[in-house]
Amino acid sequence: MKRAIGRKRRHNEAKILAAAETVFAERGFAAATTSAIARLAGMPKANLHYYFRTKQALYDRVLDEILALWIDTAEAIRPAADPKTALSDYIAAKFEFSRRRPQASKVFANEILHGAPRVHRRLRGDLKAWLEAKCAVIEGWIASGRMAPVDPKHLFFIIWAATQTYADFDVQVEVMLDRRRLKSRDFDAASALLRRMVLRSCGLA
Amino acid sequence: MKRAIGRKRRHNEAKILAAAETVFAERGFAAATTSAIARLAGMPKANLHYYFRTKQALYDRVLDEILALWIDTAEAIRPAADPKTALSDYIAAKFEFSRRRPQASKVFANEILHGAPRVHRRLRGDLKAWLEAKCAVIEGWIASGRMAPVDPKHLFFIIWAATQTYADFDVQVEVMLDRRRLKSRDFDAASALLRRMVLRSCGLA
DNA sequence: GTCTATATATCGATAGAC
DNA sequence: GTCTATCGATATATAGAC
Repeated sequence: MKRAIGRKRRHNEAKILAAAETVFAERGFAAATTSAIARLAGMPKANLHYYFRTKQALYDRVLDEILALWIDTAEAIRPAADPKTALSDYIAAKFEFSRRRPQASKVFANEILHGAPRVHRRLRGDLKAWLEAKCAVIEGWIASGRMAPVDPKHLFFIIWAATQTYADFDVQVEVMLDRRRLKSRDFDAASALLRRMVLRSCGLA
Repeated sequence: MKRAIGRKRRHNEAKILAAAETVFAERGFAAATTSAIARLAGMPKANLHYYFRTKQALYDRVLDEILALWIDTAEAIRPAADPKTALSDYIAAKFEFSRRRPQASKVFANEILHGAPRVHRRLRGDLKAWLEAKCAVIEGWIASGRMAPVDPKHLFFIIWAATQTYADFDVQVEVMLDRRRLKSRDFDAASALLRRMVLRSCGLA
């Protein structure tokens, strides 16, 4: 029966993690309560604490899953790729993430906004190494004359900011666009504009 | 003695408001404690509650002051202005705000990130009207052939995101740039890149 | 206006029966 | 594994002396 028990654990952990992402996104870590997360997951608070001993441990798990998704969005940035296609695909992937997982984006934004207390170590470690590898790809394109000289790090910062604002600050965008919820065409318009801004500043359009 | 009393009140309120901006920025509304704000302001917690009856009222006052500053940054966007100069000045003013008042930017970011519970009404009211007036200026420039057609609202969203990320997510930028604190040259580099992106996408460079 | 002490409420976490 | 009841810690807000 070991396997069946493990399956139940995985099932309940998944329900808790999904509920936690929502509540952490809506309220932030401090204001999020384990009882609210448990209620959304459909179980008593004590059960949540049976699967995740502390709120902090639960939060760390949520954050870990989000970071993995975040890294995946930059798959297109490879040395052999065409710069124009790669940058376009990256922008599209980042917007797609904002559209599909706004709550995940908000949890990450809240973490960084308040000083990255939990991801600071990873930020200085593998995430910084990851960014530098991606920047080296762009530097390579520049060195071989395939695109205009641009500071690659600031280019990433601006692409992150522009794409994530449609998830993190969706309320503001929705109000200003007179939408109850952002539509596909809103993401398309934003994506087209950012793409144009990036490509032209890189001498690719 | 009425005037002297009023002066003392204003002095203490200003100290509390400054401390509150810092604490709200670092921890968010929920995690901020009135005792931490009072300690930073150099007075017992009870005194803070004498000047601001509730934490919520104090937060609302902090937010009001920030919104006023935020609106002021777009002064350059006027019908009679030259589009290239106006957009360049606006980008510079927004970066200057991120550089000088990162805590104010963070308080605002946190408010929007969690659904704008306190500024939702103003967002739909005067802030939306303000944005639409600014967008009308840009539409005017486009109609008279002074710049290329661009969706002005998305242009604003991207400029806001790109400039504010250097305040709101400064920790991430600092780590990635190997800085203990962001330097003037970092803001200059970011500003130059965003300016180039905006001007080229608007057919102004 | 200022300060100490405290009432009241809420939340994270656990004990212990089932 | 699940659930009810509860402990202990912490926070907002105020009472009341000075």
